[in-house]
Amino acid sequence: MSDAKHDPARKTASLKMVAEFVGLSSAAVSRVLSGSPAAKSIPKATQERILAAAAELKYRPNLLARSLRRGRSHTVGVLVPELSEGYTTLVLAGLEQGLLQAGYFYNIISHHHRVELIEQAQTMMIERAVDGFVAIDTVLHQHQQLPTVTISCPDSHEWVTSIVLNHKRAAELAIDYLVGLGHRQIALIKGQSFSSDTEPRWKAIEAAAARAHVRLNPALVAQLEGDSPSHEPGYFAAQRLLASKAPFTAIFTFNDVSAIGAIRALHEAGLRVPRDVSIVGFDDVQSAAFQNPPLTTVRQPLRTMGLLAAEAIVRQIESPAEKQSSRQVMVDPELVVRESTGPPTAAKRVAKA
Amino acid sequence: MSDAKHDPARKTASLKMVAEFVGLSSAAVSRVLSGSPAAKSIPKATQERILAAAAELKYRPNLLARSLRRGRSHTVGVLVPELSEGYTTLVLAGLEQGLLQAGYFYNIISHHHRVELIEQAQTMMIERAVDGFVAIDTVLHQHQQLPTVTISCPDSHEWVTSIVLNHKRAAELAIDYLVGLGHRQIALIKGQSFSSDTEPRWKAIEAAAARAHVRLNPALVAQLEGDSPSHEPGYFAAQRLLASKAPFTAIFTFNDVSAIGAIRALHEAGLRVPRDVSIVGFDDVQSAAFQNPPLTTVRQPLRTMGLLAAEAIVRQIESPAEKQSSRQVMVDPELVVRESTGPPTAAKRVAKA
DNA sequence: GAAATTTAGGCAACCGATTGCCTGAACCTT
DNA sequence: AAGGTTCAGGCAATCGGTTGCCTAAATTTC
Repeated sequence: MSDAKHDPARKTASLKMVAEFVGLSSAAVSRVLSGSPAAKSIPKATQERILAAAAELKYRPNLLARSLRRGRSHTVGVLVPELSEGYTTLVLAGLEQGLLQAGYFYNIISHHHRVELIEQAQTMMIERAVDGFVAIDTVLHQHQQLPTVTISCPDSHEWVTSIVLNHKRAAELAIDYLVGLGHRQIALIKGQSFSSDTEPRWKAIEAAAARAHVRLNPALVAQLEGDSPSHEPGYFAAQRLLASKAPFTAIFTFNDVSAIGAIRALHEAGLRVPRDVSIVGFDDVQSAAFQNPPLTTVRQPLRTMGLLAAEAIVRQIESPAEKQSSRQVMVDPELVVRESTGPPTAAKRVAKA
Repeated sequence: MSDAKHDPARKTASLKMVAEFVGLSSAAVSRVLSGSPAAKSIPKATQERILAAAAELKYRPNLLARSLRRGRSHTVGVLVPELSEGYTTLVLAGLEQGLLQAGYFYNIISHHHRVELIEQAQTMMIERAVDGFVAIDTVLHQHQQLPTVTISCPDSHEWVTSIVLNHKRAAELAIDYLVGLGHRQIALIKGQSFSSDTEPRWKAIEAAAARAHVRLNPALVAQLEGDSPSHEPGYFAAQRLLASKAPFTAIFTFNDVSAIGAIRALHEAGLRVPRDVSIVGFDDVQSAAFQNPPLTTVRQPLRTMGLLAAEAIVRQIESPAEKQSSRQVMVDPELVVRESTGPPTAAKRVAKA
């Protein structure tokens, strides 16, 4: 029947305060409250007394102190290019869900693809004693000896698990679909050079085109430029395609965001989608289905990839070097056909007014 | 001249190791490396010896230990409804920039507007010893005695600074603009009831409408439903508006994402934007300018709001109860006219086919 | 009834840094 | 030459938990 009002303005009760309150050592209290196996030698009654006291004093363990002692912070550092619409957001949502479920926190730092910021971010996270890293579309140079999981990153080092998309299949889905519709003059918008998916995807597209017996016209390849995560790079890339005067009936873009930018450029040039030009995007971000026209796109299971990364990093952290199996987890894309694609209309190709 | 290879597999050097290395006490080393004022009694030569040793051993301070001792973690907890396209992302980008610049880390937890998750998140963050909270579009129930800054949240408690939009002005911008174009039958899509901007915005709209002598027809008010952060709620809300059969020539939506959903619903009903119906969105998210048609919208300076929040929380943390001025920071909206609006066309109002 | 075990919980070191206080030595002052 | 300062840096407590080892009483085993 202890008095309920103790220091109302108190920050939080510490373990020691609980210990004094029940008249036991902090060791005993710690063992009970942190569910240590050593607590089994403490009788139920005492345990309940401790629990009650903790509740009464509103005890909250100081996780900094615990982490310091245990050498495990239950925190992972997440490296992303930026917080922007589209790709990152969805992956992060999955990652967050998975991590919180497993009792982990995370720190995000976005580095805008700048090498020095990436290194600085890694350093800061190490100082903060993260238990591991998750890198999303990020080129890791300086490698720490910490568990690491990458999503869509190139050249996995050792002790890293990488979650990657089946690029081969993704390219085939899009190319075969466009070819099946009758397209032969397919323009391509490549990713920025710093984006780690750019190269593998490009190789896969070349292979898929060869397999489908379509020639890729170098004049019909535009690359996204600039590090803006917005729609502008796609917009400008499409303008360059139009300026090249080479005829095309479809564009396969690096991602949905640039597809949307490209559509805008086409519209401004007086071309209609899909009547004059078909567009296939990539990712299937949330807004893809609500574009006008709704975007046909190659879906990456972004949320799932985030979840898989969470599982992988937790597994890696918690089983020290156990069977380091599954170095690479490959996920499959899916073609989502909406209304931005259709058969090519005759030979028409309106030059830019 | 010392040997450069020390324990290559070592995690990181600790202060003590540096101290042993240079043959000094860890106290002295700490003072020098953490830039303590007490370091001034240590001669330059010694300081340099210490610095060199730290560099050689690649010493990185353990910030957990430092935080524990100093009672300041240089971390703020960020509460958001979810990581989704649109609103949150932009605010977070600004917030991140501001926080990192000031040397702070942040932990994000998204709570999907679920009360128990909000409380749980606050508790977890307190356990992790955050120095303060930033809440974005979040209703804080359980208030901690920690510095807090809210963005677009209702009912500021004490010791919280709130960053809010000038709703009055925002409503007037949109309503006056639509009325100026000749619109009289303006439909409205209200925010979800759990969204903290919904009420103030709605009041402001009512006031602006009254001021402009337009009657708001209750049949022309639809509310977003469901907690999906995607475009669907707007899509369905627009469908309900159409189903009501009440004629309207414009819609003013709660945010851009729902505006995009609404446009889709209108298109499916055979209506053109802006020929048949004008749409004004809200927020000016990244993709707004690239919609088809590009969205006329009331811009919130989201990135700036994030930056302001960062500054405010840092100030609050670092100046304990100093002049707690500026309880509320109001930012101004701006009307961005693009192509989703135009004058109403005669009396035409096509019923849903 | 003695030895072995279990029960109940305390002691104190430790995680890695920070910091108030202290001590000798050197240097200055008058 | 005695006393006062400054210099250079060490001691040890502390932040809040955790945990290996230990002890003393109670209980069980033989």
